[in-house]
Amino acid sequence: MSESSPVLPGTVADDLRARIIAQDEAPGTAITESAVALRYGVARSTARTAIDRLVAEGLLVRSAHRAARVPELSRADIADLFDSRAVVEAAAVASVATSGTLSADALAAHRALLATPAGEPFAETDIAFHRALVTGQPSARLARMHSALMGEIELCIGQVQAHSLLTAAEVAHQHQGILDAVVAGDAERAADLTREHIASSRERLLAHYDATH
Amino acid sequence: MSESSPVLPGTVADDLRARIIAQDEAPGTAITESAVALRYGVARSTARTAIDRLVAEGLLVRSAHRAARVPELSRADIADLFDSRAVVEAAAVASVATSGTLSADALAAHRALLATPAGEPFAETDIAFHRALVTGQPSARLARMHSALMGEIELCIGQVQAHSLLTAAEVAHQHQGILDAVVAGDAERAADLTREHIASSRERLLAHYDATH
DNA sequence: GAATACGGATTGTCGGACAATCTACGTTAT
DNA sequence: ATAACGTAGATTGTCCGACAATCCGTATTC
Repeated sequence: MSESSPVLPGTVADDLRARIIAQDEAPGTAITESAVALRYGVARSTARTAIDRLVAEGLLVRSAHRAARVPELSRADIADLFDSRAVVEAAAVASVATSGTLSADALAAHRALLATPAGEPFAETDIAFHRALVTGQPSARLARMHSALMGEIELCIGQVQAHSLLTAAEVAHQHQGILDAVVAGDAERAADLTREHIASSRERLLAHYDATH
Repeated sequence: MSESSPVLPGTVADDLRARIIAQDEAPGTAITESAVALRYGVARSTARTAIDRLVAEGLLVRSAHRAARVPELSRADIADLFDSRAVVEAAAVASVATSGTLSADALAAHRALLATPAGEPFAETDIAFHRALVTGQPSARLARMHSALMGEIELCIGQVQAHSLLTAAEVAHQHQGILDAVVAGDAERAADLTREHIASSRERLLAHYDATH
């Protein structure tokens, strides 16, 4: 088993990413290279590359000679994020339906969501389903773009604090519809349902955003 | 006017990118950090940053502890690249048609292409048109994804050595059709024409690839 | 009160150092 | 001969320390 990339900046970036998504770092607070280096016991250059990576993912923003900050996603950002995601994910799901590359992980995530008791948080399971669905599909570039978007999506969900605007059962039901279309090989319907599913998330999040701002 | 990012790695990456796309670095040849540092008179860490950026763009590939190399795009890569681009660009063009954000640069590139004498190379002008079209559109994320794809597209065109599989007039004519739909606000038709336009490029490139491999 | 100058914080780049790891080649054993 | 093994050179991965450039808030000056 060979790692494809440096490991240290990777783990630092992974942990930082988790912290950012979990809102452990409030939006707007400065993430300095030295602070990261100190916290993880690595050199500043190592911390820097980790931060660079997150900046590339959109989870941090930085202007020249300024400390990186967790971005505060605007209403327009949220809308753009979900619209872009719908474009990419609908195409990816259509590709799954056509190529028949439905991943076992996606089915596992779907079952996990079905088994989630009402009231329990399920955002992670929901996202795992979507990620697995797209990962299984053959296009490396669609997968890459989708992965980049999903990071921001998670940040977005965290910032709007919208973890349970829907019940797990409702979300699972929509997923089921997508899966049925995929298994039936109906790419067009699968793509449409995916767009609808994402659009409904979008609307709910925007409504919640409007209500709290 | 404030630069958003470090300038040195940026210029090194820009020059390297140009060299890679121009096939000055043959596919497969190693691009070592020290060689880049030496050539541009910068520290190895700076060269490394530049290389990292190109790796993220897909213009270089690298496995752990190995020198970065210019990737040799496979037939599947070419197909995937154009399919992914069609997904993103069709959505972007539809957005231009809807939002009426047709950029002046796109029109300028279109006129430049119309004015290109038969037999002259026009790949750059063609690409400038597509880039400008998407850049003008409001979604930052669609623009980001498209830009990332276009780098690889340019590499692809260079590798297949397919600079003039079509005449400038033919390409300009297809562009004209897209622009007409955009100006008419017909997002659906603009998207369809964009998909067709990209698909025809794809087929021509693949045919040329098959003929030479 | 506004323009200016200062100073602290942070990034941007440098150079050198050393360990880890990969590949290719040559040596040894079968 | 050939297959397994091991070593050497190349390259990356990470560290450290240093210093210039730049940005920002604050104090100073007019």
